[in-house]
Amino acid sequence: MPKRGYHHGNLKQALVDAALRLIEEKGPTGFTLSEAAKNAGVTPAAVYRHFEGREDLIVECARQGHEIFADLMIHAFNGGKPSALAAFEATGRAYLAFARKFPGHYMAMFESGTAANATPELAAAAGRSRDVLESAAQALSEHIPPEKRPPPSMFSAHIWAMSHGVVELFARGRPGANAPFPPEDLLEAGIGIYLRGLGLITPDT
Amino acid sequence: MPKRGYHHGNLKQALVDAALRLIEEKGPTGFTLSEAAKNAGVTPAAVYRHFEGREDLIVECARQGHEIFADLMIHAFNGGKPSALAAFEATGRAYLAFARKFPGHYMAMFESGTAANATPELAAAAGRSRDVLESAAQALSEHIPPEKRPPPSMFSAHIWAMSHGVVELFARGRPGANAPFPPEDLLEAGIGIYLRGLGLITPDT
DNA sequence: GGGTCATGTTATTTGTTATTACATTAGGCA
DNA sequence: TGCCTAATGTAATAACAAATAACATGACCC
Repeated sequence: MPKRGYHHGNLKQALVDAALRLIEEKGPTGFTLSEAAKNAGVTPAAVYRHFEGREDLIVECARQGHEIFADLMIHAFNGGKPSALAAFEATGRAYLAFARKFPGHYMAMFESGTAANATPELAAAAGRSRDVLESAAQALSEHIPPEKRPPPSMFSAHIWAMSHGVVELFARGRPGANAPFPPEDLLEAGIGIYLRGLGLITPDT
Repeated sequence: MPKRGYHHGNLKQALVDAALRLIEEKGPTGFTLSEAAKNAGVTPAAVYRHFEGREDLIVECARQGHEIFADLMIHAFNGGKPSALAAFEATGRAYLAFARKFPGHYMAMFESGTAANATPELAAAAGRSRDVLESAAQALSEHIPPEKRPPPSMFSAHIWAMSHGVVELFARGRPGANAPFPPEDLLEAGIGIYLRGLGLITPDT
């Protein structure tokens, strides 16, 4: 237990980590700046040396979340190997895995009520997330006959919307608190039906 | 202007209405019980005669939202007339219309961070919402060959997830603050592709 | 060894949630 | 009519969080 002196050493990241734990535990609403400071072993006022306030701390959590998210998506898509379709489906699974594994980040990103363009840094990170999904959709859409090919940005928006909806409605305790199906299965089936609608999966199977 | 006396007359609903306006305006996070009380022309403590606290007031907003929502969905589905497919698509549009027309209710229902089963009353109302969507899916799924028919609860979960995702990500200022498409078009196209994947729309059109 | 600046603390102000004790009115009942 | 009681609103207060300012400490550089 490294008893620290007057200076913390790496307070900024320690505050982010504490905030993420609290957000995960009590939701973005229940999270308080004071408690995050206390958990980091510091007085509330010290937070203002590193962040403009409560909101700014949440924004930094969201920003780091978008960076992790984009990296995970890139890794899952894996340049479209072994096939564009398989890579795309892996990306969908990775979406849900991210929401499960980094709930604090996910909540900060999508449930905190902070504007996506609260800061230029956040907007940039969020843009990278979107670009990753969109380029995966772009790669896959080249296998669709051009005349029935939706714009890749619409394609990816559909997948993103369904993934996000599954997370929000069924991967937490939302509507009836009872998920009718495992979210992973629900999302995989939904994406499968959607891709079939695009002609990307053979009618049989 | 009916200057009221000591008693308000219908404070409970007045508080709900004030809360809904505030939630719509500043998000579920920014909403405070004190401000709702002030807008209703009453001291904060009076709220506790009608609600257990801030959370309970939000829950009542969400409950009323679910009642309105279910009624709208029933009306849009219209017993499956003129056709199961057309009625289903009308239901999808009604979902988005609800989110647009009753943003305060929608936020209280899905973005407030309150548990869906915070009270038995809320759980009942939320259950009714779910049942309405599910029976619409049930009616439509009878037009699908049984061997490739997903359970209606999964079917409706997919549609609900995509609708909710579109609202959250693209009908507000979320990811890059710029919606690439009008949300209505986005959702309609997405549902169309999904239904085609189920074989409910002919491959050509 | 001394200066300087980033970093953390103490103290204070303001606003919100929540609780308690008290005041007022409405409506039933003699 | 005139009181009694319960429902409803107010006042006062405590506990806590956000934000800010003035002060203290020590890390780093010369």
